[in-house]
Amino acid sequence: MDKAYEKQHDEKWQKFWDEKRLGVPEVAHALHPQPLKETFALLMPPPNVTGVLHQGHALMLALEDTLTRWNRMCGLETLYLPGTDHASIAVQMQVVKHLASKGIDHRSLGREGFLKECWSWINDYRPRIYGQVRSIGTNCDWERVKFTMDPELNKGVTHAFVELHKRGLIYRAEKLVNWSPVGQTVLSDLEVIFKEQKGHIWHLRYPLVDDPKKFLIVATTRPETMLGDVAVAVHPDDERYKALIGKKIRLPIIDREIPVIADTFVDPAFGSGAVKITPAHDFNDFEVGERHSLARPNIFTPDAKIVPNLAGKAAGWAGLDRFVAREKVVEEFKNLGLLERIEDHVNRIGTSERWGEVVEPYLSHQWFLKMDTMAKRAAEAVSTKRIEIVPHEFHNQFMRWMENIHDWCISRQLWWGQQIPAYHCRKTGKTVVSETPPASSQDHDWVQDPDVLDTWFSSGLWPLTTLGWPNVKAEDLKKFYPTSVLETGFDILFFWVARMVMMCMEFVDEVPFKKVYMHPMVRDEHGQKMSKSKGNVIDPLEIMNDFGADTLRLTLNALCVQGRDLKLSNERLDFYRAFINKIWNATRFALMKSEGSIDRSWMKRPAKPTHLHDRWILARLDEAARDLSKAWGEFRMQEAVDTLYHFIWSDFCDWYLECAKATREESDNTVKFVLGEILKMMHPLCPHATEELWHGMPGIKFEESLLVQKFPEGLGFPDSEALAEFKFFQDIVGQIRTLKAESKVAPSKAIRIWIKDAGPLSKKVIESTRDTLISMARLGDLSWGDAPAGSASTRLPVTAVEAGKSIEIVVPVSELKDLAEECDRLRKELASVEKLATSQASKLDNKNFVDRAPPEVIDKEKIKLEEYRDKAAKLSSTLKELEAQVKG
RNA sequence: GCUCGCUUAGCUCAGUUGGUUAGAGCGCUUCGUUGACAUCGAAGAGGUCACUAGUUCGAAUCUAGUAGCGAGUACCA
Repeated sequence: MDKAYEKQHDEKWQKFWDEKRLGVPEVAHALHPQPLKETFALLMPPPNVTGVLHQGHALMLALEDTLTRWNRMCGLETLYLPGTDHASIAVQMQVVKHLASKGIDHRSLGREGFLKECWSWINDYRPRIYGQVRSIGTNCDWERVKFTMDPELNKGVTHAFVELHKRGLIYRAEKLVNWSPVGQTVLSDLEVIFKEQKGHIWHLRYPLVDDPKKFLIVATTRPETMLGDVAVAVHPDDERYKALIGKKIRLPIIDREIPVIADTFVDPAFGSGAVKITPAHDFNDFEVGERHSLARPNIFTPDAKIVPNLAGKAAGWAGLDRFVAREKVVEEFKNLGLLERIEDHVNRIGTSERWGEVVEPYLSHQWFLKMDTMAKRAAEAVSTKRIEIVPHEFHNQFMRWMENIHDWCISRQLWWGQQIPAYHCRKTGKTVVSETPPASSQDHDWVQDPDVLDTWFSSGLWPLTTLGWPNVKAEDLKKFYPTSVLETGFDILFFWVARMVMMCMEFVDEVPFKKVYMHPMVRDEHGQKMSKSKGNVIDPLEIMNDFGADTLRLTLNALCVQGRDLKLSNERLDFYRAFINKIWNATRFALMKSEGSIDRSWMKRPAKPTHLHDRWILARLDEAARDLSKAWGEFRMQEAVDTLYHFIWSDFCDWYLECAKATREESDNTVKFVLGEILKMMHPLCPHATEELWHGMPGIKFEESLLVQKFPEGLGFPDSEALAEFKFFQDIVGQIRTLKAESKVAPSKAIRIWIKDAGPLSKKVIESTRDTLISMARLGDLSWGDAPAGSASTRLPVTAVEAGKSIEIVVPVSELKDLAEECDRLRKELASVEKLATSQASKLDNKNFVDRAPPEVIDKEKIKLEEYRDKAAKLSSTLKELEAQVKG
């Protein structure tokens, strides 16, 4: 066996699992020794088909694969379905850029030609992301892998669109939308990122038509839109302006007359109390325009430049950029003496998620999906716990969003993506929505709508289309829907999770998943977001190359707590690599003398071991297995790792194996049995290392994968007697070790001890563990009663097995090096025990406490007091004797 | 503005229905190779659980408020 584990076996086992088809639910299930009827299904959130694995993916895969393997080992028929997303905008941008680098304008290729380029680009990159997903050790079903643009998934998307249209939920309308002037496409509300920006409010004077020497002052952050003003609104009750309502003002520059109207949306306290109304370029104004039946002149081209044919002086501004036009408007007002003042102002400004430029409210024809009824149903599923969101904080966020939802704009002015199945007739202008083109399309009367669907439309159908929908009789759909868990990052709670809930429930009237687990954001060790520009990126591919996949998986799991960002660092990775190494070496030790053995008797749980430490480690195994399953069942990923860490490192290695060194032959089967169970428990986290170690266990054949072994379950009643007795054993060993360390006796010095005051139970435990006690505490000998007369001694009180009692370990002074040191140690301990006894006594003196606390609590406190007093008395008398000795 | 989190040892964090002396790892101090592991073992020091008030026999834990940090979200022109 190698001296340490790095990553030398990763690829070997990945190949092994694939060749044995262990990711295929049916295959793995058939191999399980105790298969259950239940299923566990988890759909991988599909990474972008041309993406590169980043730390967020790594976390997602590490958690999902851990949960999947655990469920599989527990005997459930388990589906973990991988796939990729066609990422409409992202891929189109990449291909456009790629073509540009070759000097090709993508538009010159035409739609068909461009799509051909997209497909070839994807076919080049798809294997890369799949390889990276595989390299972390994901045990998913590659035979069921899906891409959101696979023909059968496209069919599902088209069917969904047509069906939703039939139900009146999809409609086409001219509305004000979020427009990206750079991307030249509409964006959904979610794709707009609001950023705080320092800007100004310009107070502009609009001259009254009746009396051009008088003005109405409007306040605006976007002076350029005054070119599209159709009215000025004031609050109907605003005394300052009441008289002006119904009058007209004359717009400077374009020299047009517009009315002053009254609308309650105006806040008289803000700005000047008068608001210019530009229905085509502001969401509020649009609504005001609707209410007052105002025209909505558009002043921008799709790339946010001034349109031609504006009235007045603005006629010559055609083609001017919106921000240049802003300055020009202000300058013009200044020249006309109509600029009242400029005020500093911080406002939140919408920018496009993808390109970063300021988004323009823009009037255009788009396809929308009605949200209200779908959202109501989704909210109900969550509020009634048919879907449980973990961590719970996201529950409220989800509900809030569902309550304030607007219709979803699903069309995009792009080429790469699912083209909308709507056909417009050139002759009649009629539009038909249909899964197949109208028959007469051959004669070119019909033309398909050029827009594609928002990528998230197909993602929203992922739980359905991957399992065979719209064929409602599909095997997978019947078997695995609803899926068990959706695991993903909270950044796509609304983008994706909410849409899946709404769309899936609309079509099959059943939730798509029973639980949603949202993992935290991965950050660097200082809590900073990882970014290339900051240079703090920890690349998962590099980590796997340096440390191996298991270390990365284990570390990500170990740092994953709810409600806090995950801070990853090389230090942590080193730490968890050491943990894997610890298990590696424990196995090396356990198998030291079994090389070549094919004796499989260790696989059976030892029935009734004689040694206390053997009984104890089995009892602890049960506890650990129970804690572990509970932790994973509640998505407490860190707690699961902590449970294993403590059990394996402290209990198994530091205590159990050390004890077993004294009872090697008799403990051998227990050592191997527990080790085997440890490998099973660690397997979901560290599949490669554990699979390698498993195959080193005596008698395990090459084809036997750890992946389909039965996961340990905590037995109903752990051996509480063994737990309590071993605690007593540990206390004795601890006391002697402390004595040696504190009073400067070499740990290796085998001192003699006597034990007195032991009750029958305590005595029995000590007798039965005599050999291990001597070996663990490094004793010369252990006798009962007092040290021989004439030799002074120090005494260590230890809590006895019997409640409220303590025993005394007697160590003759001759065994000690420095009596003064020992006196100090005793004084310190006495002081602390006395303090405990005092506070305990006052607690029990409190009448309120004794009267009102439950009796079992009082009993517990009384036993404690007895024990403290007992120990204090013993310490005090020992100290007196020793002090006399020092003086004498 | 609103909503929701977070604040525990020098550092990173656990602490799941209120009840042992508030835990772990790292770091620090002292010591140590009995058959795996120095990526190791033993012992030790270190905390008025952000602050204030309340509920309770009893609060890190429950309630209210304050401060600092963070996230989500809104139509303030």
